[in-house]
Amino acid sequence: MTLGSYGQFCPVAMAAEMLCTRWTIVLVREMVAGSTRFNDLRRGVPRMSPSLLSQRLKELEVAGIVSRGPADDEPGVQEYRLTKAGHDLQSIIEAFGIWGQKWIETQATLENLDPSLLMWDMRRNLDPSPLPDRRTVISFLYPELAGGRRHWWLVVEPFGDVDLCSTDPGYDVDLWVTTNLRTMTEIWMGLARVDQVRDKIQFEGDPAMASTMQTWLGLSPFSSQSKLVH
Amino acid sequence: MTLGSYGQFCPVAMAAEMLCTRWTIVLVREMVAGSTRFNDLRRGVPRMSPSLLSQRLKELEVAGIVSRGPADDEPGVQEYRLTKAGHDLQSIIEAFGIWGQKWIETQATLENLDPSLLMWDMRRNLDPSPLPDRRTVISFLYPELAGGRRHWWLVVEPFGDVDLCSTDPGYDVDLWVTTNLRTMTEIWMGLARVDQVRDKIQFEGDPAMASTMQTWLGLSPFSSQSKLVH
DNA sequence: CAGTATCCTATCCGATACTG
DNA sequence: CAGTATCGGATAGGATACTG
Repeated sequence: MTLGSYGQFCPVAMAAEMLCTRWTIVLVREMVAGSTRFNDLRRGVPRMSPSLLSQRLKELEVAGIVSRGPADDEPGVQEYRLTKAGHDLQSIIEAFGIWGQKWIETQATLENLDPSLLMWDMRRNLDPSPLPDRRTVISFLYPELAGGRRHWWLVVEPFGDVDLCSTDPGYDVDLWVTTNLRTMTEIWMGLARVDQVRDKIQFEGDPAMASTMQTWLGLSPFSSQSKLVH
Repeated sequence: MTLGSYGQFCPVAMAAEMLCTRWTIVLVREMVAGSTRFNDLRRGVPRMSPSLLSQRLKELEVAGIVSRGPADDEPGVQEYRLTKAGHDLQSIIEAFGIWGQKWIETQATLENLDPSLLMWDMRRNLDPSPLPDRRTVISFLYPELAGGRRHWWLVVEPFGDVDLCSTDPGYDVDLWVTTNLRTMTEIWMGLARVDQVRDKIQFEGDPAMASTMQTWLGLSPFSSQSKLVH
C-alpha cells in the first residue's frame, strides 16, 4: 500500500485519495467550467504554481480523468480535456459548490476577493443575447484597487465570444461600470441584486445596457443557492 | 490570507479548503454512516492516528459541521454529532461514493482489503428482519488470515442491535460462514452475488439462513452503482 | 474508554528561474 | 505560449507513549 493511501476499499475513500489533494478540486472545477489550455487553467487557479499545476494534470491523466492532446483548431497546442470519468466529476463539484454557498459564512467568502478571478468568471458566464448584435465593450473600474487590477474590459464579439482584457483594447466603450470589488462580487455570487446596490454602482454610457445589467451579466453557477441578503 | 487557503471566493474552493485535508472526507463518511463516539470513529477509520482524529474533530467543530456533547443515554461520555451543515455533507459523500464505485478500477479497490473494516461495515448494514426473532449469531471465518483478523462473530440481538466481535462471545452459533476476504468484499461491494460465488463459500449450520444470506446481509450503500461482474 | 502529548521526518508545496 | 527544473522550508501527519 502506498504511503498517502487510506488503505480502504470503500469507494468514498478511493475517490478521496485521488481528489482530496491540494488544489485538485479547484483545478477540476476550472476544467468542468470549460478551460482546457494550460494558461487558461492558470487564470482560473492563479495561486497554484505552474509546476504543481503540471504535476496535477499528469496525475489526473494517469487516473483517467484528463486526456491530453493537440487542440482541434490549433494543432501544435496542447489541450487538456476531461474524459468521461472526468465529466462525471461534475456532480462532486456541484455538491461542493452547493454546500459551500449554503454553509460557508458570507463573511469568510468576502475576505477572498480577487478581481482577476471575478472578471475571469464573469467573462465565462456573460450572456451576450440581450446585448446589441455587434461588438460591445463594457469597462469595469474598481477605484479602490491599484495598477493592473483596477481597470478591466469585457469585449463581446458579434458571435458571442467574450474576451477579458486588463489593458485598454482600444475599442469604443459602450458602458462604463464603476463600483467596488465587494459589491461586484456580491452580485456575482447572488448575494445581492443590481437594483439593491444601485447606490454603490455608477454607470456611464448606454442607459439601456445599464438598466438591463442583471440580465446579461451571468451569475455564479451557485448563486441560486443563496438567500439573497440585504 | 492564511497559508493553506486557496484565496478564492468561489464556494467550491471554500468548501474544498475545509474538506480536502487528509482523512477528512473519510471521517465525515463514517459520521454520515452513523458513528458518533471516538472509538467507533476509530474503527471506521482505523489507520488514522488518534491525535489526528482528535484534531480533525476539533476543526470540524470550529467549522460548524460537528457538535460535541454528552451522549443522551450515557452522560459522561462524549458524542460527536453532525450539525445541520454536517448532515448536508451527505450529498458530497454520496457523490464521492458514486463516482468512486463507477470509475475506480475494481482491481485497485480489491488491493485494499481489510477484514475489520469490512466486518464493521457489514455490522452496520445488516438487515435483521429476515432473521429469526431471537438472538442470532453468525460466525465468519477467513482461513487465509492470521490471528485476530481471522474469525469474526456478528451477534444480532432480538430487537435488531448488531454487535461485532473478534473474539468468541460464547453464544451458540446459528450459521458458520467460511470464505476468503476477497470474495466477501466483492459481495459487500455488489461486485458479485452470493449465488455467483457459491463455490467459494462454505456454510455450516442453519440451511435456511445460508440460503437467504443475500437478503439479510446488507450491502455497501454504493453497491447499486456497480455493474455486477463475473 | 476517550482522548492528549511529544517527537520527528517525509513530502508536499511555494517560489523562482529557466527553456524550446 | 506552454510548460520544466531546482531548491529549500514548513507542516502535516505518522508513530508511540501516556493519562484521567
